[in-house]
Order: sequence, then C-alpha cells, then structure tokens
Amino acid sequence: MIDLKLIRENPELVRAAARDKRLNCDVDALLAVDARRRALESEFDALRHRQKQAGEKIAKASKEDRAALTAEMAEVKARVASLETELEAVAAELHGHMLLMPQIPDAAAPRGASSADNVEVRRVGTTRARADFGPTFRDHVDLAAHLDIVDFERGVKIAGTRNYVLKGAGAALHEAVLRLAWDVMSERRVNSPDGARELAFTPLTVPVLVKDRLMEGTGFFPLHRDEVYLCERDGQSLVGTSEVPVTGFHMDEAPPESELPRLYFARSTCFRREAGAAGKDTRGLYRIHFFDKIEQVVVCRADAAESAHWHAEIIANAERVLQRLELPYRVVECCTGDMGQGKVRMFDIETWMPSRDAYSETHSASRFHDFQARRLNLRYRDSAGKMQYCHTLNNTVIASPRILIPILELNQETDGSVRIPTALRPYMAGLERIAPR
RNA sequence: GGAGAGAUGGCAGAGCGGUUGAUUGCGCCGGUCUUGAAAACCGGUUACCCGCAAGGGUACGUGGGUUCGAAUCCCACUCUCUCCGCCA
Repeated sequence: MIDLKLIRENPELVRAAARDKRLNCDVDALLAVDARRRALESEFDALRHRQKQAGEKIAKASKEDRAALTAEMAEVKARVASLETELEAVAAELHGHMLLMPQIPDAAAPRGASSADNVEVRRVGTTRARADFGPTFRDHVDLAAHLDIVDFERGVKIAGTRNYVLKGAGAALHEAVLRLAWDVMSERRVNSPDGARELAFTPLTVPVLVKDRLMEGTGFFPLHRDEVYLCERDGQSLVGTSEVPVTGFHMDEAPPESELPRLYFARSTCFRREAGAAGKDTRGLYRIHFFDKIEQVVVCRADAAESAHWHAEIIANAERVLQRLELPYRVVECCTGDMGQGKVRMFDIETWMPSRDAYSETHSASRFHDFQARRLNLRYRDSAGKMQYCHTLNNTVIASPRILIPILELNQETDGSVRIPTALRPYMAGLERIAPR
C-alpha cells in the first residue's frame, strides 16, 4: 500500500511506477472513487452530527416535543442507513484499487522489462562449466539416483507432480545446510546504524498456515493469489515463505522508536503452487511445491538510509553462508519490471549450477519501505511522539533443497560420489563423502 | 469437544439506554518547588478520516439487530481465562 495522499498529489509518479513495473492499475478510477468516498463521508458526517444533537434535545424535551422530534429523526435514520451502506461499498472499492497500486521504485533501481534486464553487481568464487567436468558429468538428478538420496517417483506417487522425498544422506545434507545457516545467523552480530549498540538476529518459529490478512499485508494478495495454496473455509493460507508470518508478527502494533530495529530469522517449510510455471523446470529439485527455507526479516524506522543499510547487511549474511558452502555466486540487481509491486529495490543472489551452465536464483533480498507496513498497520512512535509506518526488508538465508543442486553438482567426483563441503561435516557426523551404497 | 467467566484508552479498572471518547489510579510528557533529585502540587497524555482552520465524524473484541439515541439491551461469531474430556 502506498499513501493515498501521494496518489492524490502526484498521480503521475504512480502511473510512471506502474509503467516501470509493468503493472496494471487504474489511478484515475481510484481518484474518482476517492472523490466519491469523500463526498459521501461529508454528507454522512453532517447527518450523524444532526442525529447526535437531536438525541441530546430529545433527552431533555417535553412529551409533546419529543414525539415530533422522534418522528423527524426516524427519517434521518433511514437516510443514514442507506448512506452507510453506500459508503461501505465505496470504501471497499477504494481499498481494492489501493491494493493494486505500486510502491515507487528507487531512482537507482535499473529500469527494464524482465529479468533479462537485471544488472550484475558482483561475482564471487570460481565457476565451472558443465563441459569442464568431462564425460562423467552427472546433473543433480542423476547423482541423486546414483547415490539413492532423492526419491522423485514416490514423492510424486504420494503428493503429485513437483514433489519428492529426500532420503538418507540426501535428507542429512538438506538438514546440515539448514543448520549451518541457522548457526551463521545465530552468531551474527551487527552494529545499529548509529553505531551505539550491537544487535543480534532473533530466531522465531512461526505458523506456516496464516490468516489471509497477512497474505494481503505482505503483498502476496491479491496479485499472487494463484501461486498460493488456499485453505478458504478457514480464511487461511499456506505460506510460500516465512517472510509472511515474521513480517506480520508485529502487525497492528506501534512500539516506541527505541524498540527498533527488529531483526529476525525463521525457518519454515514453504509451499508454492507454481501456477503459470507448467512445463517449466520440471526436472529435479529446482522448481518444487514444498521446500525449507531460513528467511531473515528486518523491521526498522522509516528512513531510506537506514533501510539501505539493513539491505546491505542481510545480503552480506546470505553471502556469508554461500562462502561457508564454498559455492560460486553472483549478486544481481533486479530491474523494475522484475521486482514486483511492493519493492523499492531488490537484489537476487544467483548460485552457479553446472547442469544449467548458468547462475540461477537461490536468494532474493527485497526492500519495501512502508509498503508492507501500511498494509499490515505496522507502526512505531517516533521520538517526537508521532506515529510512523515502519520500513520492512527481507532476504533468504538459505533455501533447500534448491541449494543442493550446486552443492551436489559442483562437488561430484568422476566416480559419481560427492564430496561434502567442510562446513557441513560437523552436521553430518563428520561424513566427508557421499558414495553409492 | 463439554461447562462456566470475560473482552473498554500504554497498563489497571469504572461505566450497564441519553451533553461518556469515556470517572479514577498507575505510567508517560511538561511545569512549579529544589543546588540537584525525590516527594508534593498544577497541567497535558487514544487512533483514524474529512477540513487551511474553526470544527465535524468514526472506533469501547468482530458482525448483525432493537431504538429518535447503544460501551450500555438482544443474537451470532472470534479470541482469552478456569474446570472436565481427548491428544502430541
């Protein structure tokens, strides 16, 4: 959500943002509905005022006067009721429009139509092309079969397409990656922007089935409703990321500024319908209906510089994990056409995957300014005592099993065994290599 | 799942049909006093919407109903607490 006043005063800015982001929204219709709402509201307010004053008079009136006033007010009552109904409908219409309005992207964000226009920021580590592995190269699916660590067939048997079961060392590897990432986040200490305090990230365990209000509040509804598993009879949905419950954690709250920033991370299973991706990435562990992810979320003051500071910090956290895993990656900045409705700036981390002969998305770091905070009614009281909407940010720490693709493929030996990265061994009882049984 | 109790401002806690957006206490902010602090005293202290302002409106868990008028009465739902049952 963006500020309605901003739309009223700078409609062209919003239209430009929608163009840059390739979004459909109707600013003119919104402004027309807004004007209508305000007119109805004025009329309603005046009528209610009259009603209240009459109420006082009736209380003190004589018997005869009372009868006359009561009869007169009965008419007003009918008009108030119909106005109220109308107002409700108009407010709902306005809200519907508001939910489609884009956050204004940062001036520094690259303009572009699609991911093809994203801009590489930096590369870390050495890549190795598929061909460099020679004739014995196996992609992660072949390696998994060879090592008997993923059962795709039975995953599909019990849960349908895009499902899988990690097995034995595969399940252990998955768990090890998540535990390493968890420990990296637990140990992380960062300075507050003013340098006065040392802060830690607080781990949370959160519900993965949440109220639809949070899906709307974090920006997944209404535009991405198709991608979500709905539990409609309960008004709840399965989350595609713990960003949803963690960002929503403080909704409807307004703590004093001194309690910000809030730094969190949480692990959750993530559920995605992958609607609209039919036939795409059907092989292997890349695009699947469920996975586990550790996500980091920052809620901070409404300050663009501070938001930018935390954005860099949470990207650094993810990079730290990738470096511990000895994986080559690059950071790209997403262009306006690729970044989605709510974001101001967005960076993806893409990890090198030999089977794809390309860097592929494994992380996504977004900065929303007050977009989510407005929808979630997530505020704070600033030092002057004024209510402000917070800024929110989030980034992947690690998502598995997608990250197992580069781990397996890059660490394979010619005999089809896989070397386990050193940092993971403590989480796998010291195991150094996964070999066929 | 069964039985009971409850949901009011940052917290505690009144109000049970009519100048109550809400007595009061605590907390918080400002002031007086003081070398300073405490205490005491005085004043202020919900959010949102419309409006340049004056001012007006909305909100007492949520939704509906009764009424000229509802925090107050009625119905449904949600949530919390206590007890019982079941269960990880």
